[in-house]
Amino acid sequence: MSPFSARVLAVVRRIPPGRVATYGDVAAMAGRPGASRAVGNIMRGCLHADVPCHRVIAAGGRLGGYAGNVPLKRALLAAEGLTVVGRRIRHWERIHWKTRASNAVGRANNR
DNA sequence: GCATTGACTAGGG
DNA sequence: GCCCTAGCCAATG
Repeated sequence: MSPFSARVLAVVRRIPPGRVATYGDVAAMAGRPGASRAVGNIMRGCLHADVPCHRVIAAGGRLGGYAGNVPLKRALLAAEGLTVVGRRIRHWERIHWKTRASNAVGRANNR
């Protein structure tokens, strides 16, 4: 497990229920801005139960993918109280979990 | 170490 | 709105 991967997983784990973060954001929080692709790659093989990978979505509030089970991801998000319309999250700007990279790792900051 | 792949992103047609 | 292209990064062979 690379430091970056662990970092990403840690960040995703800090995403509070009912909130979502984009791959780019997670990458930035993990200390590697622009590594959105890498983040997705890591998620692909890390369907950990401890990590709410379903809260990680694509930019613009799009669902992105979920190991080929996008419907499942949609259901999980809906279960979190979010509303999904097509491939987009409703009130995306509201539930977008934003936090500082320095703050994200080492301190859970909910809103 | 190089080449390929992929849950990405932004821009253009 | 969708499809394609270029840039990006980490993991894998």
